[in-house]
Amino acid sequence: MDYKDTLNLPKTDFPMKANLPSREPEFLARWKEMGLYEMLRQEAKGRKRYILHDGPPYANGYIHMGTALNKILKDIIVKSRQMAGLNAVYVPGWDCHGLPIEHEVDKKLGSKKAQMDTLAKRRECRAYAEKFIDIQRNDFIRLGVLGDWSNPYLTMRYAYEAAIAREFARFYHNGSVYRSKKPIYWCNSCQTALAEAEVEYADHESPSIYVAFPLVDDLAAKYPALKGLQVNLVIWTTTPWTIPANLAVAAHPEFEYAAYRHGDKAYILATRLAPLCLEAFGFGSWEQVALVDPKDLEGIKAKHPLYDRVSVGVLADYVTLEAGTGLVHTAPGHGREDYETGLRYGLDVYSPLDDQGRFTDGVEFFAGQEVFQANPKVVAKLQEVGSLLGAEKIKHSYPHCWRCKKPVIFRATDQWFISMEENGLRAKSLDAIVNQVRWVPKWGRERIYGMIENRPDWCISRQRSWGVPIIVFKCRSCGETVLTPEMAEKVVEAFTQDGADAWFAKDSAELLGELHACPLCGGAELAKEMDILDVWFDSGVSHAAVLENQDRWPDLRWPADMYLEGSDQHRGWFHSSLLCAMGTRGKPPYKMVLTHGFVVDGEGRKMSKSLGNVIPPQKIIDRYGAEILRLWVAAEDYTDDIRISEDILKQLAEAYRRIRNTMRFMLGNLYDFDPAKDAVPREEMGELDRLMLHRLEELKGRMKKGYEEFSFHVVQQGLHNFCAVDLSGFYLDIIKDRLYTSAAKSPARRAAQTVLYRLVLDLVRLMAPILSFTAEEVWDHLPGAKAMHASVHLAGFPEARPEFTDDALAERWERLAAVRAEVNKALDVARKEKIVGNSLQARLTLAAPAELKEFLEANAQALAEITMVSELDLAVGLDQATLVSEAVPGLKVGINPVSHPRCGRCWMHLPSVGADAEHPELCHRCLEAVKA
RNA sequence: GGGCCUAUAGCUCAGUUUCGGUUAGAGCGCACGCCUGAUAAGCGUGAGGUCGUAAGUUCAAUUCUUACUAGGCCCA
Repeated sequence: MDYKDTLNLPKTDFPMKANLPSREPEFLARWKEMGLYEMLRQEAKGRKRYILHDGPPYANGYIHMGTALNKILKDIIVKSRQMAGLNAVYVPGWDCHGLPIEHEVDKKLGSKKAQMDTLAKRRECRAYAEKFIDIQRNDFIRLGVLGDWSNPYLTMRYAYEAAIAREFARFYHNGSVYRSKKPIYWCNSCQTALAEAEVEYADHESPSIYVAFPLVDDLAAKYPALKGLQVNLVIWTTTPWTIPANLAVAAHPEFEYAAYRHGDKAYILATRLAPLCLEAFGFGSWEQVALVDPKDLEGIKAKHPLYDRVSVGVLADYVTLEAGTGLVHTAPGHGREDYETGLRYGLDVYSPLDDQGRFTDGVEFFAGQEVFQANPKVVAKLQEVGSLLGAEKIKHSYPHCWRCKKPVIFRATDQWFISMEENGLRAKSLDAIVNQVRWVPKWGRERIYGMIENRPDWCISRQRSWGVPIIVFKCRSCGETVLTPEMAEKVVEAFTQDGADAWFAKDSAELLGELHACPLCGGAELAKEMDILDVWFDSGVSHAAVLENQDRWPDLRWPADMYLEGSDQHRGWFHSSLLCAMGTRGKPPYKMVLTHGFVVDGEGRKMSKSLGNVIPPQKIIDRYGAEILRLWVAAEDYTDDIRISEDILKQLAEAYRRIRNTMRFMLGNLYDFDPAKDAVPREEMGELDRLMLHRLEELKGRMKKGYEEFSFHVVQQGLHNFCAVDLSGFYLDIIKDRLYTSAAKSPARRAAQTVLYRLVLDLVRLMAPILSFTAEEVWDHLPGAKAMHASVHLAGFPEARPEFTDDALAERWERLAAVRAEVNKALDVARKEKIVGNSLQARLTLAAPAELKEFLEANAQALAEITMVSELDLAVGLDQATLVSEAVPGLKVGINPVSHPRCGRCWMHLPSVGADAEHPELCHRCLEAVKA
């Protein structure tokens, strides 16, 4: 007779195969339809809020692994905080203005761009951003990220644009904003400023000249060898036209310099480069007369070779010995580094050029000439005055305009700045970094501290179209820049109404109405400033535009609990947000900053097109499902760089299957279990069941702590380990006998089911923030679950049940587990020797010294249960031990075939088989079960 | 070139809260075997590490210091 039908075998609709790529969208549709995010807000009303403020991705292009990682990490945090009992709000956002979009739109428009006005172009940019917001939003939702997707924040929304203008006005009115010159890339032919991204490098032939700057100050006092010689500093440059703007000569503070005599003159250069240079100057012979300490050059006065003015000696550590003389021609109006040096030494940012790149009237010899044309003339003039030591041509990589392909120049123009010192912005920010913000990992503090400590004033103006204008006016009568608080409010109102487009659509009179008059001189003609704000200012004020906008997002508040972005944002959003908040509110916008590393390939190399190691998230979703991506995020230690590779994904898919199958098995054994009616109280359970309740408590604690500390890999590993080791490899394997063969309603089976139920109920909630789809699927199949909450995400984390822990029991079972491990080894030996196949075919004999023997006897039943043998003998001695244990001293294990017949139902070999005439194949246990 | 950071088995991570001490752990994968009542599942056993390299401090270093190498982010 076949007794299989009399067993309680697992039954479930929960499929073994997850089919994630096709099933995930079904859950997404369900969540959307039921309004899960809104339900969560409703559910959490009145709870303590947790605000993770989203850093806005740029609305340009498609998402990549980095953005996916960032969003999933945020989602895990938001979901786990919500389930931990907080009201975890998540309002996603996008950064919409800025050059990259304008650049793309320009490219798309091509020649049409010329006849488009600013407003038309801004419309194009807006449409472009909208398109990518939609694309990215769908991608983010597909990842399982839950948030206020129907009401995100966009930096180009009118209210946001108004907020940007308002925040600028705050800076302006507290005196932090000033106007000054700064060198930027400039295209003479397009007559426009260029951003870094608009510059292309190409080969270019430049003159290469050596120029002598005769010293005015006398060095002979310190260096007697120079007495009577006319001493010169020698520089090298490839842009002769910048010589008229020269204001200084820079030396490296640590290089070695010397003076070399040639005739009645001496030339100072770096000793390493001197022989080469002197040779090139055509000096037949020379003599090193003195080593010169570069520190003596600082502040020394030389005469400009062409003009009657001083060029001063300065020190700068960017000076190199790769080429030139070791002394660097410095024109603060024409070079980034020169500018920085000029700032340090208080030099003028001198840039005597007009918009077409022609020298202005004040420039003797060259006025009106375009700089590239002027090059040879400058060289000739230097030659004429005897300052030219050498001239040749050089081919090198040089920046060119992306549009007209002509070489560009560095030219100082008027720019708007926010001062780091005027209102103590730097000092306040540094203090906040140290005292008011928690940085995780903690080195984030050093990193941003160093950046804020050393950064120059913030250049906030851009000469572009797609952004929010700097809302100041210039009076045509008195020439002053004006903006009263009332005027600012008027403009902000206009922006709220029509967006920043208002600035471009209306003239100043329309914008200001009755306020249209210079508050200083009463002049009636005010001109709008046409520069726009740096996009970092846009996103930097999100704390004000979003967190303080409780009309639109009533659940938000200021400041945020957390900002979470990649570690590059120490210079980016963390940085700009801090400055924006400190400068206007005096407090940081976040309590905590969490950073993650970058996604790299299996070898730890960054992903790049040229390396060909880029894995798009979509590919992983299509192949494995977003769930595997989420598991990946949870499994990796994100504080460092995060690796991804085919191997890693396979491993995670494997881990996923293990977790899923474990849940499936448990669900399968709960098909006839009603927790309300069938649950068995702990006091009536056996030790093994109570042990599992104890271990579940331990795991719960560990997992909850992992979430609490944002250590998700601890959570993931804990869960996986528990499923694989404690459940699959131990408890579930052992209780199969009880579940399958006991009478369906027997207390023993119900006890096991009660434990299974508790396990699933707790585990499913603990895994929900990470395995959001699978947890929901499990929830669907868990008896009674849906009656409690429509979605697992509406449930909370399981409460701790301290009454379920039993340390004494756990400790005793540690010892039993050690014995079990030894039995398993012995069984394996016996299997290899073909003595037994599975453990049910074994008769287990354990021999041990007195104390251990006593322990074994006291726990004989448990031992038989967990070793899953048909027969257990506890002997004093054992002649032929299969295994002599090392791990458990004194223990000897014997494995022999059992002699009893095999029960046709439970497959155990027991003496009672055959006792009943009606069921001759059954043992006494099964007989009882069948008759029940 | 500068600042910050990382480097433990094939892979993902632990390594005893802040300062060194017995045979460095886990899971996965792999190999071998078992089961066929979780079955495109399940179970068991086993083999894998000179703790990036080199020096130093110390009675003793994966754990402290320095240099180097490789890699990452941000600058120049």
